[in-house]
Amino acid sequence: MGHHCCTKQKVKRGLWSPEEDEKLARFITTHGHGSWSSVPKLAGLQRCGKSCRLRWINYLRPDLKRGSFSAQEERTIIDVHRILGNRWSQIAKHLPGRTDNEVKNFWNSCIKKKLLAQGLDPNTHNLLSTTSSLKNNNGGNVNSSSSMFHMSTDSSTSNCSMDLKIPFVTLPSVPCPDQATNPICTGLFPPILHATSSSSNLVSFEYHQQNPSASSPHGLMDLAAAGRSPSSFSSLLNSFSSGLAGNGEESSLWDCGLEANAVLAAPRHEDTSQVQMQQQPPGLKQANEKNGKLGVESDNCDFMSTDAMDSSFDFDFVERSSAGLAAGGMYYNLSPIDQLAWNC
DNA sequence: AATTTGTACAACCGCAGACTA
DNA sequence: GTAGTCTGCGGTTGTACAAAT
Repeated sequence: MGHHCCTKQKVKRGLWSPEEDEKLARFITTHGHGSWSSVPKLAGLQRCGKSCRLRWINYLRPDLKRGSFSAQEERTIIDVHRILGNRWSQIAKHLPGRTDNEVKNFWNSCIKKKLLAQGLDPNTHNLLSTTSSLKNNNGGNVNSSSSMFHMSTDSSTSNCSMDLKIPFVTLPSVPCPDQATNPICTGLFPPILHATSSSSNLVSFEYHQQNPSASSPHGLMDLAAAGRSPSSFSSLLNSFSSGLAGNGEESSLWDCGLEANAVLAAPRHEDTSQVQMQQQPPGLKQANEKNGKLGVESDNCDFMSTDAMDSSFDFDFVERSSAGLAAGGMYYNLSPIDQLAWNC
């Protein structure tokens, strides 16, 4: 059974021959496609209109880019997919010369495997072990037994508190591309964030290259926590993971240790959040200096609306009411993360 | 050298929404 | 309002080629 557009005629299926390509390309170039259902007849092809349309869009269009995807294109796909999910046509709009089919194939054959190798869920972009859903429990309390975080909201004081159940995290090891010039960055580069303290709106991490209990920190990192939800905090750390691991062959998974809880309390409705780095490894410092602060959308403790975003690409197409965005989604300029990945 | 397995990519299928008579 | 048609999308399958056995 064929398409309704081609039931009236005998149609050929399967791969296109060079002759067919030439006929179709010549016809579209000179006449335009008009109604696709009439194209095969007018162009002298025994194909259905749907097949002609697909062949033109995915293969014959003159503005198509050929060749493999660049690292930048790959990052764009991952970043946009994080927001939109499998909306290939929307993702492809951010990659001039690429088709939705091409992006979809690249995702399924390549990116998906990379993310899985890094211990990340290709659908949610979160850690496979921490992907349980975070639900608003009406009162604003959010619990996730497998999450790194437990968050609760005090409606009388409008304060959030967040327990950090897993105070240090080992990010995937990545080979350092800059060993010759960076003595601090030799061999594999397995960054470990170790939560050490917290204040009213800041949680501090030490930045280790080895087991935190057996090594001195290479640097300190403070994450502004004001107004942040567990999901956005978790996403921030995940983004470190995906960014840092993006260039690595090593597929080590996150290694989480359990220690006493660190607790932080934060007021609601803070506008901005940022990462402050001190004594960073060279790559981190360079990334920070080059890109300025890492802007992170602030979302409210009650997981309701999302507002302003700091973005490196056009979000006009984003449907903010979609489920993916409502569930504590986080949007930010990922380029600093990229820098972390490529310039360690 | 022959066969099997894996991978990348091209093409198809079914569905949903828009449009039109 | 409704049925028929067209278009576009995302999931799935098919095919060619490479790598492994």
